[in-house]
Amino acid sequence: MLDKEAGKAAGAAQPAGQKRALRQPSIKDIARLARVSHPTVSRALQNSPLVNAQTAAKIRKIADEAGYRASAVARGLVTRRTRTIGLVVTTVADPFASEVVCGVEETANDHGYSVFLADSNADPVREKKVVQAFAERRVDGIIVTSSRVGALYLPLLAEMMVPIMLVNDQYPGAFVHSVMISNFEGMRAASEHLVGLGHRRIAYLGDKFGYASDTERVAGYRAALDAAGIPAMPELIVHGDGKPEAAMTAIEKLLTLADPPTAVCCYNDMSALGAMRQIRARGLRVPEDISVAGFDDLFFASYTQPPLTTVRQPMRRMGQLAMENLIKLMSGEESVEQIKVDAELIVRESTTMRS
Amino acid sequence: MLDKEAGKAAGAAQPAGQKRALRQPSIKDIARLARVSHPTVSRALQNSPLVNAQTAAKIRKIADEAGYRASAVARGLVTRRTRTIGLVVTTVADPFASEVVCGVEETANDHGYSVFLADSNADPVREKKVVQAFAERRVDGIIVTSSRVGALYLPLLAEMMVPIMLVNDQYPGAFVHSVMISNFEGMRAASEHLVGLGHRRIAYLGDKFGYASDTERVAGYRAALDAAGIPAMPELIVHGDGKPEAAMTAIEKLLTLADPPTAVCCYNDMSALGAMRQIRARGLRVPEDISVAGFDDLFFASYTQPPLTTVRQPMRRMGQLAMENLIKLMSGEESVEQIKVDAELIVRESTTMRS
DNA sequence: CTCTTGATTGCACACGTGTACGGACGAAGA
DNA sequence: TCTTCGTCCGTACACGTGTGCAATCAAGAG
Repeated sequence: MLDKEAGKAAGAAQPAGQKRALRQPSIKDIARLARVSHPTVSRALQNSPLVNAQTAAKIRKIADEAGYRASAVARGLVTRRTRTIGLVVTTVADPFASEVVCGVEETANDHGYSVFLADSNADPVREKKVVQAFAERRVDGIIVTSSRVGALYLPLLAEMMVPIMLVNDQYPGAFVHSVMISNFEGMRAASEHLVGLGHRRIAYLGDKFGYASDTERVAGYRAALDAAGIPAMPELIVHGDGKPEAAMTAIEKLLTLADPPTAVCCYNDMSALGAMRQIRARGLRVPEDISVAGFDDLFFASYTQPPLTTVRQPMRRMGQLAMENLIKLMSGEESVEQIKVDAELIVRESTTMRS
Repeated sequence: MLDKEAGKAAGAAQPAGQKRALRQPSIKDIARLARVSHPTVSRALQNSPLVNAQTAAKIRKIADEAGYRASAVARGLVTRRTRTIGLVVTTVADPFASEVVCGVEETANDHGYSVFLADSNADPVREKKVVQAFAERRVDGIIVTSSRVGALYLPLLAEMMVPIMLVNDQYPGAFVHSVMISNFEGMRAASEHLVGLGHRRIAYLGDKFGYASDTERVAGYRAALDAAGIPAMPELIVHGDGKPEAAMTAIEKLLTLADPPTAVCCYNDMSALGAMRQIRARGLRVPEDISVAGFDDLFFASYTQPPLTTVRQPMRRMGQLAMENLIKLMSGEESVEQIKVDAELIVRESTTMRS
């Protein structure tokens, strides 16, 4: 026993002698200091009832003084759970995504999970690398935001056999769960609002990628117009890409119409931002000449000039919900397949009565 | 040898029999399939010259068909390097931060690193948890953005003995490296621009937290005024918190002055957003009554009404630089202590000649 | 005083990978 | 034929933690 310990000490001393400072203390170091075995240290730090209270206290004290931090990687190896999730997003630079990320990260941390963040940039090559990285990291679960990527590599994700949670993307697979906003009702409310203001020629500025969310929002827009007895006017539906620049060129088609619309519903706030800019560029005023409504209620919506009427998505809350349910799924509980949160119309000053 | 193999198979079969699908294939599974030892598989997958080319090809084929993904956690345990970094930010919901995150994540992935993201929310308790989590995860390096947190827990970070990179935060410690924007020159350029437009009563709307960046920007502002022979006017310096709301109340103090300023330099674009809103709320016009300049050039700066004159920070590039240099540091190379990138004045329409 | 029981603790594994070391084998040279 | 050398592969560790099981010890019951 003695020579064994000596051997250990020597074995540890050889490499440690030169670079002791470069290695973090291990559970065995603490065990040696406390003159107990390493399993006892392990149990003490887990507050196991199997170890004497005094011994545990002493061990914890020593561990604390030594600045001991248990290695999550070693623990993950033996427990087969890393308490880690992968979060993939087209780009965090998008305000919608960053709010969702915020919500996810917040509740993940509260539950002892760490999150790996990865931008896909909607680039298939990068997406593959990202998924492969998550698989190698042995994440316990995955959350995906921002749509279309889903259809491309969800089969790959399925191989990893971990729960997957989608935010604002509806993918028809049995193994996926999702958090969604009520796109239909939200956009219908915005459209009804415009109808109520007397508008008849109401345009829709959509997203050319044809996300499920865009499809649902157009449907809500149509439903409101139908209910008001306004016939469908195909020339009033144009497409951007969800970003300001494309919205500027898209709305140009509406403005140059012989009989331009008096109001426009935008797929999202970013599109509305571009739309308003282009409207002004043509010497028209918002809302006097054209009313503009957005979708999302990003932080800048109340600071545009005029402040933007929009449909609020509780983005952070959606991130929280996604993470909360992912945690349930990861611990084996069953969870509702699709969580739907309500959209809320926020009326500001970018919409007004038809003049 | 035979019974040993049989023992292995039995040992693996017992738990695997029920839940084989729940376990990802290990290197030993591949070894068994390829009828070689697991070290050979390990070497083959690393393209080691120590293994026969044909054997290696065969092994790689088998591994590929089996959907084998080497466990980064097991590898991290033995190599003592996780190829993982921790990225702490006050909140990703802040557009500045999210751009930096984007740059970091992009180059991290390109170099085989994964990034743990954590929001501190400037909450000390959460910050502690975050740092502890990073320590337990055995990250190879850390990047911190958004200032003041640095001073609070950098000593903790130092304990982990990993390189630390700061973005836009100057902390006087030998062990930290940073990438910064030329705050002084940037704000001086903005101020000179206003002086050049004939303004004499130029205000500064700063950040009450007194970040190093704020201090440097005020100095740049003062320098420009001094150079123009404009005396310092303390009542023209007010403080927000870098966000729109606080900027609204801060600028109110300027607007109610007996002799209000004709131009205002804002600490950042978010402050400028609030400032412009409040200016309009009081019935004044930008830039006719008051010129407004921002700092950062966030994505919305060109979409405000009027488009915002501001000082551009190459945020994404700064994130890239931080990551690139962190990689150098992690591989033992020495790196420049402080990387400084240039700020660039972007003149738009929110500033004009003094009327 | 002996047996039983409960409270603590240590031993021996396992997790999945990387690597130093030695052994087997064939080819080439003496 | 024997030695030598290079190629290729397997054996035996190690990394740091968690956990089933056995061992030890003290105390109480009989």
